[in-house]
Amino acid sequence: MLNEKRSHPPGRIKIMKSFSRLMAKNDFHSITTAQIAKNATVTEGLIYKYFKDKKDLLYQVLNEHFYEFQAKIENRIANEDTSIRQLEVIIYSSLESYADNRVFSKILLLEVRNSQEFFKSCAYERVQHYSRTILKIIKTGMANKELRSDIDALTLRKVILGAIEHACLGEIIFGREVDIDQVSTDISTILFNGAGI
Amino acid sequence: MLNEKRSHPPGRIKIMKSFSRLMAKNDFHSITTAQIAKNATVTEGLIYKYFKDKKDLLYQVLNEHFYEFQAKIENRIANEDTSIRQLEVIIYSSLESYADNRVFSKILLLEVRNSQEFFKSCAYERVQHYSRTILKIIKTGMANKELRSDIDALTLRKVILGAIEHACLGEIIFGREVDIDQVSTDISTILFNGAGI
DNA sequence: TATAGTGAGTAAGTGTTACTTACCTAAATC
DNA sequence: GATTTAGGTAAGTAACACTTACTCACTATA
Repeated sequence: MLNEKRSHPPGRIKIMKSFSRLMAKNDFHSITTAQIAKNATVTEGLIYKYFKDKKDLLYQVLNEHFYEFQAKIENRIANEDTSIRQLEVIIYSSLESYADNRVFSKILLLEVRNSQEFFKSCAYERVQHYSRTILKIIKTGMANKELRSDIDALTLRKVILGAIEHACLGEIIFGREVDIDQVSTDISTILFNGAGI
Repeated sequence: MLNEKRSHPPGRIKIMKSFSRLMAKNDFHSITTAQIAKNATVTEGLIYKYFKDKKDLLYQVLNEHFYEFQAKIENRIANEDTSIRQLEVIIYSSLESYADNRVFSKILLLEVRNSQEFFKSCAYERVQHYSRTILKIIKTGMANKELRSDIDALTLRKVILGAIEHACLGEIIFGREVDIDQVSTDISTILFNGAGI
């Protein structure tokens, strides 16, 4: 409790919230440190007390969002018994998270991937964990004969992740609504039954 | 010919080539206009004679690469008769282009999507054209009973594009090789026959 | 109960960066 | 033969990310 307060001083919270608010409307590079500080009612210098640089602020905001995302998904997976159902839950839940949390989606899908630093951040460690969870489910599904084992598990994971991300990318970029139920069942049908006749 | 020379003065070409070289090793934001100019053996001011701003340079370089990409794909599609074969050609050719032209891939998949200006650029018009071509093939395939018509054509397109992009994203980011034949057949198998048993 | 230390926050810089302006020169157009 | 125009330069400038040196308030301890 005391420890919590120590590591989350009011100024730091205000900066992160200010930045999140600005990210909802603008892209990362067009947001200035002056804007962030003004919006948070702190001075610019304080940003650099809590964050190494502007990108570090981006990664830390992503990391917080990712924590919730991950917790929700892992809880839901635990309630399913077949691998295909688990993957369907991942597809549905990912779409839901991306649709409900546009700032998180924008950061993860549009802002962090272009710089190498991200892949050393602890936000990326969470991405890797999430990604490994999917791979484990796929491998179990192949061992169980739920999924065909003549395709590369890593490729199947990429296809699943790519389908999820691209399915709401346009909607995230242009701020449109996503019909999660419809899109997630369509994706599952394509990936597990095939689009061919 | 004269017209060609008019619109492509040596300085302009040097700037674009210099920028492409730099993009191969660095991300967009870490490249400075000073670097671009020095590398192109022109002055910084000349960049702004031919390009509205640094991002406009990015979009124009992408546009040139996209032109070749598009021409190759459309030629190959014309030689196929079934919709599924045409989509398979798109999957294979896209992977091949992404793998062979890392600068093009980096720009398209990692650098342009985060800013709204891109979606008004003429490079984006090419993306739309390519995207519409895929949709037409899907609709024809559904009408032909090659593809199941109980799934949304727009979603199927997103899944195809997402699968292609994500399949080589890690390889593009980390500079690894892509086994195009293996990955493209795996993607086609998943998308048209399904990963389930 | 002084005092030394520490964490939160400020104010005023600084070097770099993307971009601008004014200018030069040579060739094409009138 | 004058003038517009296209390719290119040089020397700026405002704004930006980030730094430095400094308060002030609180707290542990001698």
